[in-house]
Amino acid sequence: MEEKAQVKTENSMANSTFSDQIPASFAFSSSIFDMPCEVEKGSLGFMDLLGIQDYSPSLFDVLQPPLAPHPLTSPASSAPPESSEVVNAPATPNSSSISSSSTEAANDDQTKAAEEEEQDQEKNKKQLKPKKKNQKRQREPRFAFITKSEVDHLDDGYRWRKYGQKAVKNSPFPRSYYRCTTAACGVKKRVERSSDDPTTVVTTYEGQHSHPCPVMPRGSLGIPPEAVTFSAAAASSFAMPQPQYQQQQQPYFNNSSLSLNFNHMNSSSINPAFLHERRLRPSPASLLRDHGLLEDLLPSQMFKEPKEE
DNA sequence: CGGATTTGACCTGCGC
DNA sequence: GCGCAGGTCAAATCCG
Repeated sequence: MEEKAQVKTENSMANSTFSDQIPASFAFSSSIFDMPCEVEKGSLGFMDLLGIQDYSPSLFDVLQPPLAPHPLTSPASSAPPESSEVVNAPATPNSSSISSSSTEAANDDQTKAAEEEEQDQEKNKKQLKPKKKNQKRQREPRFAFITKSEVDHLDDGYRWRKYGQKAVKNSPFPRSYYRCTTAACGVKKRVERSSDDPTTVVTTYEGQHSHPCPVMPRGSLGIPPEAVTFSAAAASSFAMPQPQYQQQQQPYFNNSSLSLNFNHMNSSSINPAFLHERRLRPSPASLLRDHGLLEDLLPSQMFKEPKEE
């Protein structure tokens, strides 16, 4: 069983179009899971990532840390010890990474959105009615990232309702399924704790919000408005082609006391690939530290290379 | 009492 | 075709 899963992982990676471009040294440097190499290279903005085609959804289903050696990594370094180092580090960008995925339909999000609506309606109707067999369920673009957190469900500003929980194979931790509570918003997210590194939480967003973020945590918990965290909400906002309101809102992340400031970053250069949720410490000191360690959240290349293609 | 969560059952897709 | 695993539903339950 386990071997099977590993084989599958390897195959997924091997078949992915971008895996070929991933430098071996980078393959698992994130310590979490593979991300499109473009992120690390800084050659593409995040939206560009969404345009990446041929991303096999299955690839992003496999968000587990490298249980199996990456085909591109040297056999000897099947389990880079640096990952644990990274995780234990006070603040490092590598302890968090992000990935985006898109189905083949991600190319035309416009038409897709319409299709999704129809599908949603169909979905509501169907329920106990079996779906037509030849009608393959079309998956929405997904966007996954990993945070280091003690809490599984991160408050990203949107309101979610849990609608399911499943045990995950080869993982002691269950996977939780959430749906945005806003009517007509079909965004879902899955949250699961990494079996490889229980301190990390894998959150996968699916779809895009069709509404503004309902919660304004400004001032909550005494967090200065400028000290906002680039969050899941932000991630999902950036992940998907969003309406204008997304640009008007500051991405924030209200998770207990954690706060990180991304405001001074050029949004066009923001890449949520390095979201990092650190241990929550309500102390202002940690806030300051987080703030000050913003650089740590992003690889130096991110700052040095805002270059566009 | 209303909304959120839990949880077992059911459906679907996929690999063998 | 069968079995497995992921994903979803919805009744029951919990909680503020």
